[in-house]
Amino acid sequence: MPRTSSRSRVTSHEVALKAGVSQSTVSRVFSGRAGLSQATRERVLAVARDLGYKPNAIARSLSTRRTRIVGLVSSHMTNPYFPTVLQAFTQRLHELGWKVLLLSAGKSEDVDELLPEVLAYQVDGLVIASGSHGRRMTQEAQRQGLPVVLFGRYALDSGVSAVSCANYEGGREVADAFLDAGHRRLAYVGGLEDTSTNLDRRRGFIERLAERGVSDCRVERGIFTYQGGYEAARRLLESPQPPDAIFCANDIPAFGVLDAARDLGVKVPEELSVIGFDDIPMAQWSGYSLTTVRQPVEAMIEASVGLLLEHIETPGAGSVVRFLPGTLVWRRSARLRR
Amino acid sequence: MPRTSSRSRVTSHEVALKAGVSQSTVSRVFSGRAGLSQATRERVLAVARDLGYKPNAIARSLSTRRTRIVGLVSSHMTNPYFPTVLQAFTQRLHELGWKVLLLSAGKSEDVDELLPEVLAYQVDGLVIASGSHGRRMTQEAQRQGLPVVLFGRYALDSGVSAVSCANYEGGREVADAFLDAGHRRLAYVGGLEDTSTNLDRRRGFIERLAERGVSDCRVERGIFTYQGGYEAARRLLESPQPPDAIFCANDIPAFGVLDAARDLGVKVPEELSVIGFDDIPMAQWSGYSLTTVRQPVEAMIEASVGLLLEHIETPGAGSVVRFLPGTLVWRRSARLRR
DNA sequence: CTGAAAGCGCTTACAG
DNA sequence: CTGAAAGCGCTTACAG
Repeated sequence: MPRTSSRSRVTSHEVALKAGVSQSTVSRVFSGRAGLSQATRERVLAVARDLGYKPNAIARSLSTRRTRIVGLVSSHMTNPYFPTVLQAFTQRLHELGWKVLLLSAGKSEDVDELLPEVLAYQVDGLVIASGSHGRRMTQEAQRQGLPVVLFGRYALDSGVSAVSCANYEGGREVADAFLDAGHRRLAYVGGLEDTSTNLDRRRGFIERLAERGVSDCRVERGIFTYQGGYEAARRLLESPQPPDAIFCANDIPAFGVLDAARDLGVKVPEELSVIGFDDIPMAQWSGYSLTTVRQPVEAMIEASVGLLLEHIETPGAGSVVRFLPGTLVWRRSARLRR
Repeated sequence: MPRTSSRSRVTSHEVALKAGVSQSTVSRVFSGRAGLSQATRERVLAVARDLGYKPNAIARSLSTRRTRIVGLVSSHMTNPYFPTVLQAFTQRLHELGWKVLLLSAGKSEDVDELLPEVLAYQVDGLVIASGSHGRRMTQEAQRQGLPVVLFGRYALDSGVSAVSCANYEGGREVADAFLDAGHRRLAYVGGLEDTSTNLDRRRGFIERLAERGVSDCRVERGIFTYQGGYEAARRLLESPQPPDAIFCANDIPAFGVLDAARDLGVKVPEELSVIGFDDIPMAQWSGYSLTTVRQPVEAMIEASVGLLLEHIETPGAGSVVRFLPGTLVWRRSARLRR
């Protein structure tokens, strides 16, 4: 059996030899530099095609000190968008000629540990699309002068650029929606306590309620799973003064809330309105039909990639935090203004 | 404003200079070679720590001709496990000291186009965890002598290693479960027509039915979304001879089937049993409580990574296709044997 | 328009 | 146990 082990590994030297030019010339053809006769360019290209030559990106990276690789930090746990976001990021970056080195871990400590290893691969920038990962990581990256963009959250004090949904305004809009529909017994079921996302959605909601004269709102904290939402809803709905409207900081727990309501025989939206946040694909499943605030994911990704590449092009420029407005999408889980 | 642009970029030379040793010695310390005095090793390590030195993995890769990067091809569309699988793969590979270059695209043509670019980064191996991506890609990789493992599907003729769930046997088990529970009017709602996964699940199901004397089974083809499942179920349940048991090739469409049944007032599991395949996390949500065949994802990932690394270590060895058994997980969506 | 040569930052025989 | 040197496969001033 023949050992097909040896990867093809055609180098520019071999191409040069066959094409009767110098190695530099081959390199010039592939690095797209101007000032090459049409004839040599074509000859080199032809030989390269015959030989199956493609420049070694690792060698190129070493030489140019640019890898055109972006590190993408994501964590399944705290990000219900995980699949969409990951896919959209990689696609966008691929379109622009970049590659993506994935850094994904369950626990944030793991990510902190992994970061140096990823930096060793000389990524040109870092996108952190993970709800709660260590500022240690962000700081470390900053310290090294590595361009960083936070996605879906921000850290104003840190001088790190970020792109986030306008969560505060989204929370306010939900408050208005509930009050306009005549709801007065309100509850908030919210996510991780230390994320800007959760904090802003809650603050927007509660402040707007207060502005319109509703000062008490039950709050269930630390709820970001289906099961958590389910249990929180049971507690709320079986209490002496059950709410008639629940705002969930994320869609996933909102599904738990809806299922709990169904199991308890609480009619949605006649007796209970539920509004989520995110608008993940399942929100439109007919089993849930969740009214929710849609994050403009595509635009957020576009903006993040744009920001990151700007930072890579012009290092030392100031940081910017961008908030993109969400949209309340009406479905059947919440009662309309009458 | 100081231009903090220049990434730190400490090199082994600078460490060597400060530690009063040669650059080779610094390199030896970090490449973990034996035969270094304890004293120099410690001195070098101390200086390196002070300077924040970490070996440049790109340079190392160029020199060793090994990048320790694995390319991971995944597609959201056709793989309901996308998040889990991606996360588990990266974590496992990280544990073993590998990095992951992500290749994810919506359309398979995009992936085919992207492959050469990823190969340019000299990945040491490729995991293809995508339902339906081009054999063109697989062939191209094989041709270059690049170790490849297919995940969640296989291609027996191609000489490519693969790890898959024992889908045929899973299909048989579902057939037995339905028949044992007394069901006789059966239907199969299945995924992409050209995937081994879908084909094997269907074949297992239908062959086992036939063995036990049930020869007619309605088949709905090309159903792999929630909406598709929902509509297929409506067609089936509103037909003159509605089935009393539906086997879905994947969990996601099974949720659509369950919601359609609910909307039509068909009682599950009294009037209709539904069994899915995959056991994604949502299957245990109380709103669905889906009986389903669990793919042993962790074991499959472990096996895939193991196979890939074996192939990387010993190129030229034969390919192997491994089938890991699934487990039928009983929940409330299907009636038990009486 | 093209070539010779230095250099990117490592690893690793080869000496000693 | 350690150093000098070649080499990994490119890019890119520098000449001409």
